[in-house]
Parts: sequence; structure tokens; C-alpha cells
Amino acid sequence: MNFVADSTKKSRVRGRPRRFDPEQAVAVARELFHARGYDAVSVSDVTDALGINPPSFYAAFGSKQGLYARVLEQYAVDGAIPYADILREDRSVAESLAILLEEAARHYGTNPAAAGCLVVEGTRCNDVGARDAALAYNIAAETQIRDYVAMRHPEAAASVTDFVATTMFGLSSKARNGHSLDQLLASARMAGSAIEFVLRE
Amino acid sequence: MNFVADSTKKSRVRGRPRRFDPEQAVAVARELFHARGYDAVSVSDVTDALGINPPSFYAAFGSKQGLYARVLEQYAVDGAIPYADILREDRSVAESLAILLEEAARHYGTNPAAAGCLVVEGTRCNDVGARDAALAYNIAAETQIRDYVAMRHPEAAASVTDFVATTMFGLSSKARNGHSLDQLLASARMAGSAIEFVLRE
DNA sequence: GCGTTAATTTAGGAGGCGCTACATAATTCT
DNA sequence: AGAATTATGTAGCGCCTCCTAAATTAACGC
Repeated sequence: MNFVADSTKKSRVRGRPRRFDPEQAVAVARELFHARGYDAVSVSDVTDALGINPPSFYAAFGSKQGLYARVLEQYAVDGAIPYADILREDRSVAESLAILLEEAARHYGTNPAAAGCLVVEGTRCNDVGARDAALAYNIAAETQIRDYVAMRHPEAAASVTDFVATTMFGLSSKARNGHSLDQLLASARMAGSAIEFVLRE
Repeated sequence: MNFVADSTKKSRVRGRPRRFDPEQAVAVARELFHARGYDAVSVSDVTDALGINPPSFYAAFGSKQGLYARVLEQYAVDGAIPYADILREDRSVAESLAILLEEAARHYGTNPAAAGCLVVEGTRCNDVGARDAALAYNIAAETQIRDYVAMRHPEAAASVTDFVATTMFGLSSKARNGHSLDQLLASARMAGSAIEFVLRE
């Protein structure tokens, strides 16, 4: 039984074949982690959802943290905000950041079954390893923002980035606490206006 | 029920006397909960810190949630932001809210061993009962803000309150994630300027 | 001293957690 | 066909969680 949508993955390996697709399993786990947070999802929640037994899980992912690392990886590829596309040089820094915050609101508030940001929420969990893994992605994102702002507003880069990050954390929290997409968008726009004020020429 | 701050702690009661002061125990638990969050503090963490055994704990507080309710109560009395003092009628709404946010930054960032807001962080925990208990205090605070704004800016009350709350959640998160007091204050002031802009006459 | 009351200590139950030892099944290579 | 390899299912380990039953101790009123 081959599961991969294949056409490329025919390199049969020795031994008994897997009965599940790890990448698809990561997607299922990602939904669980996004919906409930790292701490609130147990390994047996995941194995139950996948219809597999613990040994299969540990053979494939090594540990709960190992799975989470894979989830973050996948999220960065097709779930996270496309910073590079938003932080463009052909518009003002303030405009880009306002769009970024609106995009964050949309990402966090569109799907009530996965409210908030997987990475942001991950930085707040109670497992040191998982937290640090999420933090690495968070720091990378904030660095990207800071570098972008610094190109044209070096003196304001640090404080503006802190404000943007603080707002994103607030939006993620409030998304998880029930704020609607409209509420999140309104808050994001308000924060955007503050940035415009600070970065006015 | 002795041990109340009754200076004449003489109201003896029948039965074996307690070896610990419940109110002081709540204060110790409050430090733990504030430092690590509800989920990350176990009952045995608390009993160890107090030097008592579980039955004494459960006789006094009923449950972990029962203790947490007492902690929130105490925090509301002498730990939380004094909303009533800040939301005054003799200054502009925008000014009051800016001061409120600065005060939040100070509350969240002054003590690194108790970063963030106990109530705000409580609304994000994984225990339904504790979360709802914290949420009640959070809702009360936001209602107070909304009512205050509505007195002079009824049309903006909802969105401005959402923005203030979102900012406070962001500040609390970032305080816990290591932002310094100065960073928090700068972000709070930036948010304050957005409010001033929105509520300009 | 005696009975009542209430907090204490000791000991542990029920259940969940992340994780694994072990034997077995399914596949490929020789 | 048989060896090698790898995933599987069963079963459960060790630890931690919140919480409690039972016996004991320290105060009271009489």
C-alpha cells in the first residue's frame, strides 16, 4: 500500500512499509496543535487521530517535540504569513507594516478551529523544548521585520518592531479568546495608524 | 476563621489550630502562579513551598481551582491595575487610556519574577475552570474600560476597548517573553498615540 | 479527665503523561 | 527459500497529576 501521491517516490525501501504518510500525519498533528496548543495535545491524542500505536509514532517522529518541529516546519512553508511578499521595497515601511498586521489579523481570525498563530502560541507553552523551537521561528520573523524597517528608518527599527510584535501577540491572544475577524482587523488597523504616525516623514 | 487581618488574632476556635496562615499561603501561591502560570504550578509545588501536606491544602482551599480563585481575589485587591483611579473624568479619554497602557506596561514589566498580568495569563491556561475564573476578571476590566470610553465616545467604545485589550494582552505576552520595561513602555506609548489619533476631536 | 472539634500526618488511589521492550508481520535482497 | 530489514501491535513502565481515606494530634468546653 503506497500512500504518497507518488509519481516520484517509488524508491522502495527494504522492510515492512509504513501504513501512514508521515507528512499527512504532520498535517493532522498541526491541526491539533493549532486548535489546542502544544501542552493540551497529548501523544495519545495524536496517535488516536492517526489510528496508529505509540511505537509507530515514535519510530517516525522520535518524540512529541520531534513531531512539533516537523509541524513548525510545515507551517512555515504553507501556513505562516508571507513576510517576504509583504515587506516590499516599493511601498512605504508604514504601509507594509499596516498590511502585515492586517494579514496577521486575517491569518489568526479566519479559521476559528485554528485561532491565533501556531508559532506565537508555541512561544508561550510550558515545554522548554517546544517553546524554544517556536521561539526560533518567532525571532527569525521579528529579525526580518527589524531589518526591513532599518533599511529606511534605522533609528525607529527596534521600537517599531517591538510594537508590531507586541500587537501580533495581542492579536493572536485575542483571536484565541474569541475576538472575531472584524474585531481583529479593526485592532490591526488602529495599530497600523500608530506606526504611520511614528514613521511620518 | 481566624487568621484574618484582625490585629487581635484572639478569636480562638475549637479544634486543632492551623499551622499556617491561609492568607499568607494565598500570597505564596500567587507568586508561584504569577511566575509560572496556572498549568505549570502543581499542587505539590504549592504544598512544598508552604511546608504542608496535601490534606491540609485541600481542607483549606478545596481544590487547586479553589486556591486560584483566592489568588485572583487577592490580586484584584492589591495587585491589579487601579482602573477606577486611572479612568478619570477630569482628563480626556485618550489621555486616560494612554496612562492605562503605560501603567499596564509598568505592572507587567517591573518584576521579572512575575512578568505579565496574572489575570490575562490566566485566561490563556489549559484548565477550563481556572480559565473561566480569570476570564471573569478580564471581562469585568474590559467592561469598565468600555463604559468609560462610551461616556464620551459611544461610537468608538467597542473598537477602542478591543484595541486597548489587545495591546494589554500583547504587552503581557511580551513581558513574559523577555521584553524589558523600557520596551514595554515604548510599545504602550505607541499604542496610546493610536488611540489619541482615533479619538481626536 | 472526658468528649468534641478540627487540623495534622501517613499513605496511597485513580488516571494521565511521554515513552519503550518485545515479539510479530510485511517487505526486499541474495 | 532464507536472511535482512523495518514497521507493526500488545502490553506496560516509571513518573507525575489532583486528590482522599484513615488514623493521629492539639486545641477547646465541661
